[in-house]
Amino acid sequence: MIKIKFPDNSSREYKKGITAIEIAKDISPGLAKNVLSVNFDGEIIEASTKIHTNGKIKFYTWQNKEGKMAFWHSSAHVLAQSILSIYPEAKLTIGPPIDNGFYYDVDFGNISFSESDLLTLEKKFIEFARQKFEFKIRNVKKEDALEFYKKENNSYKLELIQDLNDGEITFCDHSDFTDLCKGGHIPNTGFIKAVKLLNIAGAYWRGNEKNKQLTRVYGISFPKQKELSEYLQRIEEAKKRDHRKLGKELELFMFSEKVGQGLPLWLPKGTVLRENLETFLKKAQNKAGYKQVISPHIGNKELYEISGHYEKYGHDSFQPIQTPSENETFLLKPMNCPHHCEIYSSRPYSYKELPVRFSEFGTVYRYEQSGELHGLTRVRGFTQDDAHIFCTPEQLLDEFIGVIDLVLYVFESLGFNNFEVQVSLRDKSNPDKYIGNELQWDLAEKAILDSANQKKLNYTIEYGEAAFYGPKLDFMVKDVLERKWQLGTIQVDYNLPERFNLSFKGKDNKLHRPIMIHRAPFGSMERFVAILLEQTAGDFPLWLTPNQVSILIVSEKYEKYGYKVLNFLEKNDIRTSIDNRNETIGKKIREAELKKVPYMIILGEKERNESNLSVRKRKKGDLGKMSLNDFVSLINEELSKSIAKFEK
RNA sequence: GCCGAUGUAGCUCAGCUGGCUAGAGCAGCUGAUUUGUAAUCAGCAGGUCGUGGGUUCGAGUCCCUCCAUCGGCUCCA
Repeated sequence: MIKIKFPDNSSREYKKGITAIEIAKDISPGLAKNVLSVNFDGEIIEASTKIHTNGKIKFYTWQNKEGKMAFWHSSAHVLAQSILSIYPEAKLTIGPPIDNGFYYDVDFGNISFSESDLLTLEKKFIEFARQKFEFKIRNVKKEDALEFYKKENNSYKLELIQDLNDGEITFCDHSDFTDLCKGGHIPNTGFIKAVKLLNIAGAYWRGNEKNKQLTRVYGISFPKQKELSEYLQRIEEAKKRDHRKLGKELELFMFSEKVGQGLPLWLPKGTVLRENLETFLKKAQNKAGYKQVISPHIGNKELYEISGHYEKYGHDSFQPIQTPSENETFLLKPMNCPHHCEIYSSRPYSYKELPVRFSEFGTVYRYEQSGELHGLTRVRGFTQDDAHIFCTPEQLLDEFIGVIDLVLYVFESLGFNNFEVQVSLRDKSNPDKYIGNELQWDLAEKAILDSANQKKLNYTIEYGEAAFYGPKLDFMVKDVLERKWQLGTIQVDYNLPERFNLSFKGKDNKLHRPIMIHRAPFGSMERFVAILLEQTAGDFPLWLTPNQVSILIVSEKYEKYGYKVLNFLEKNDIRTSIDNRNETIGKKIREAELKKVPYMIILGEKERNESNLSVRKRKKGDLGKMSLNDFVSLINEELSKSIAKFEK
């Protein structure tokens, strides 16, 4: 007999060799029907795995992430089976589960596979799934595994197996389909009741651009048809909040083919929004001891040769600008740091003056790959809310923490709760990617980790994601379709001070090297506005929104009074517009609601006679009549509430 | 940059297997109406069908080039 412990610490005894699913059945037939994956003593096992020792067991269902992973992992097997049954010549490579579904990378050889072929594949998939094939895992000797895929003529799997050790290779069979696989399946294919093959894309073998490009087939599956339709509906809803769609609808920004790809044009309303954000941050930065500076949009090529950026990115950037003079070359500014270094070195500094903090809303230009451009989140010309802090080694930790505080303050003020913190360190096995010496990197990485720990940030570490001059701490936020974007960033840099020979006079009357912190709480104005748009669906807080109040006149007869009110509100710094079209009041209200205007003022005969106004709040409805002064107070009260929240 | 898809009026879209003067709704303009808390009515105007080439008696529709956009991959100072 063996003793099996459960998560609630109770335990039961079973015969040796009992399978996981039999144990589930013993607990309740209902559970057994829903078990998708099993964890035994910390390892994922199959439901059909026989258990011979004492241990702790945990069952996963659709409610757990682990259950979903097993479900989608298994779905990838069925997808692979479907692909081979229709395209026997196709070569399978890898097919993992992802956050939302699964994919399989396939080499279709000379066959051109397109999205229109997905439907046939989907039918085949369901046909297979319905047959309730059991997943069975088995150990395979390395030589047998190699032999199997040699016969299949599949060099990808051979490459994968070569990297594995004999004894740890397992195959998974279901029906007549076999795949190299380390396990973790649902009991049988019948659990998959609904599937949608979403799209296809090119993906490089092993993620390397130099390798062959494979066809990646994306899909998602569910245990119930209803869940699939709900998922698809959620995606449709999310797409309505896409910043590119809202930006157009709310007239915030645009692109023009004539101006150029990835070069956003800010419309009047978008500009108000952006300037409000800038003012907000400028205020916070003034309080935090930053000094605003301004630098030009171009810089001498030499500047970027000194910084090292030219060597690293020169070839993939907008190409140098020539002047009428010979041997004079400028570059469009791709970053502000070298300029700020020059500002710093314009005069000597005493240790008593440090830290020095230079901030700038600096517009930079980077030639991003055409396929990478994406609305406002990835553009070729953008404005960073940049700043560079020059400090002593002793000040580094406090300064870094100060920046974390500023970023958290900005995020909190704007209601960003769902962010992830990512610490990006160097990949030590790839030292050619970085400049600077080992000791400095160690110090910089330690400073970041210490600050993050001290602020009790819940962070993940990504090795190899550091900038070429230093490690960084990034604040990542997801867009409507769950794509991750980096917003706020803080970076420690020992290199640029070295390269620009920056110094300060220490207590010992000797020159010392300052340390530099690069930081941008928003990241860039463009990307921040994009994510803000998607998070709020364009429903901006009153202090931010471009159009705070819209005056709607009941008929043209009240136009004169309407303009009187408009002037009064504008004099009180309330951003107001007037709808004086010859339309019904119902229509004007509808449109103001759709344009997300927070307050509507309705003016008709009664209001004109009584010299007051009727107020309607977006989404809430009629607030009744009030005097002009009361309305101004109402607005100001709401505005000061948000300001009080910032200052808390 | 790579793989795949898409591109028709200011916006959202229709236009079957190539066949007369390319359609609709919204927005716009004109007129009627002078309106009370989410769409008043009528009329008018608006398109070299992304660009350039080709096939054809005939191309929005088929083929090629380029451009842009979308979904991924790679990249992201």
